[in-house]
Amino acid sequence: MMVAEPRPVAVELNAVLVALIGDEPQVLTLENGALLPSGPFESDHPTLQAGVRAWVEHQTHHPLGYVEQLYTFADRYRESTLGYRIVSISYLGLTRERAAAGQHELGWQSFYRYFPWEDWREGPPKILTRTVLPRLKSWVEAASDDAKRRRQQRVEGNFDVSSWNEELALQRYELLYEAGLVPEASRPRDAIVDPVPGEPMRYDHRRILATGIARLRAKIKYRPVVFELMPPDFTLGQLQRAVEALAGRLLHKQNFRRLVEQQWLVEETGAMTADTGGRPAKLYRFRREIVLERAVAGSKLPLARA
Amino acid sequence: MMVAEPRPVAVELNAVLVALIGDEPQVLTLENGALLPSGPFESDHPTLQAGVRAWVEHQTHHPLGYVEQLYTFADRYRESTLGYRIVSISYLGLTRERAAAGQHELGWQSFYRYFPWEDWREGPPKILTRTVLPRLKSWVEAASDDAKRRRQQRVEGNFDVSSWNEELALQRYELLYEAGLVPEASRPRDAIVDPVPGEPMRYDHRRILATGIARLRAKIKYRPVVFELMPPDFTLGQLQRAVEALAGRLLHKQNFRRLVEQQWLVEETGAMTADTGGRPAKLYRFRREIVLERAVAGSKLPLARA
DNA sequence: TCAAAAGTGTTATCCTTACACCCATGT
DNA sequence: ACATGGGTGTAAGGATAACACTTTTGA
Repeated sequence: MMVAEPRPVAVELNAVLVALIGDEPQVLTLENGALLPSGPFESDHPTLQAGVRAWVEHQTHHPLGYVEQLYTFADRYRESTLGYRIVSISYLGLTRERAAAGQHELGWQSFYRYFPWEDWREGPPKILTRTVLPRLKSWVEAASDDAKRRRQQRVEGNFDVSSWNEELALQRYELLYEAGLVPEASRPRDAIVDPVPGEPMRYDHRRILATGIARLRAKIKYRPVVFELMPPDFTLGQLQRAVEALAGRLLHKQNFRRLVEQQWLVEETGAMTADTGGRPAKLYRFRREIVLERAVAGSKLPLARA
Repeated sequence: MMVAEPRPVAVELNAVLVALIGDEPQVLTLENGALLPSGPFESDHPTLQAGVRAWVEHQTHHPLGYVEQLYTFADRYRESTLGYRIVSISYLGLTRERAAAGQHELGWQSFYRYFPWEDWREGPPKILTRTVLPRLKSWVEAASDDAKRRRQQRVEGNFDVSSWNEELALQRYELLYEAGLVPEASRPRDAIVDPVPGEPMRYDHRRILATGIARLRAKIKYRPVVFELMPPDFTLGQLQRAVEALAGRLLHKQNFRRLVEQQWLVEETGAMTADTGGRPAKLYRFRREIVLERAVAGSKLPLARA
């Protein structure tokens, strides 16, 4: 046991910074979409979270509503010639405003540029059924016996078109990686002749992005995080489209509304908007109080008599 | 952006290693329970997970069934005189066997030695109602206006006796920390005259432990991780007591059994055991297949027509 | 014979799912 | 008038919560 001596390890911070722009879920990137914003962990940051907040807000000039740690990766650059190891701590950040672009070649990119098979808002993506699934099938067939059965089960469990689970975005990417169907899986970069559609990123940034998307998709189900991405006032239709954008799935209108109402997540502002294309809609605002009121979480354990 | 130069940062690994010993959930500790096992992150470990696995298995001589990353902390030792920062990456590990004790002063300690207010298996803990809650109440009263209301709401949300939520173990500890009711909250160590009951740990190890417990309590509800802590064959009663030990709550027998059955989590071995104290019980084993079959997770989103 | 735990059966309730319809605006 | 989205009511089904009771052993 005990505190380690300083080692040749560099610690870097990564951010998956998300915003909704025109019903599209977008992520802030650099270098024409090839990288997530990253920065060194400065020793003078009081906490990790503060570090992330500081440099993201500095770069984008917008306050970060919500920040949560995603994961720490260190199994990268294994064959680095630099002689030291990089530990990268990744964060998910949600922001309400469009960040000032231009600086440092910042730019917003849709989630689904990187993961086209994850957008089911217009039904099962053709890319999935026509390209991804057949490729995975070949990968399954290429193995034999036990390995084949295991591959089969993993594909079925994660890519089942008849019971699609949007939360498994990370696992699906990892499976494609293992199957050698994404460019990042090979080194040198060009070894994969014909990857599956979907823009790659450098290093493991696409994996980090997948981690963020999966986490966000899981979280919207039991925590009111969508509101971090919404303007102060919004219609229920906008709210629904926001959730649909993140989940990559269409929702049932009436049931969605009942859910939102009965959980007391929102309250009417009294105002209306006519920018709907149809009947004018009531405007609502998020009830911030409930975050404190209900620490919440759904118990699935069959408790004994109270 | 870009890769950081090496900085004076040390990376250490922490493990919350859990086993069930005689219906008590226990954690592996050093130094008479004051520390969690920790080790430096060796640059030659291929991955972080492999690093944890390697040194835990080396120290305990038992295979680690399940390992998952918990959290990365870096806001510690802020005033360290050593001149460098420590980033510690913590892991949760589940093991089926009792680790070989003796070496390095390893020892198992019950969760509830550190968090006595978390064990509701015999009803609301007296420590909670007689000591913790009154102290929190004083803390609430000590503030005024807005601050008071916020404190009030946080206490109610996390410590509500009438709707106890076992998953909030971490938040409760953090609240006690903020309220200055645990010794770790002060430096020098002796500044808190009369802390709430519950054994402290050095550094922030108790917080890490709370993180592990909270994660485990959340996870048993939607992933079959309990089985990592069970012997290969077990009775349904044993299984129930295992979940009860982790959750710190009593469960409803019949409903628990139905849940286990209808999810196809277990299968009969055909054998019986008479070590029950009553009627002999059927032995079951975990159906490992289902982990692959169902990538699972409960959708709470009201999806539109399939 | 009695305590202790295993094991079975059934009902009430709530939440989720699904269906079908009306309303108010812009073009 | 009609297309477009906003907004409402209600019934069916399934999962959960809660009830009470029988069975088989060891002491």
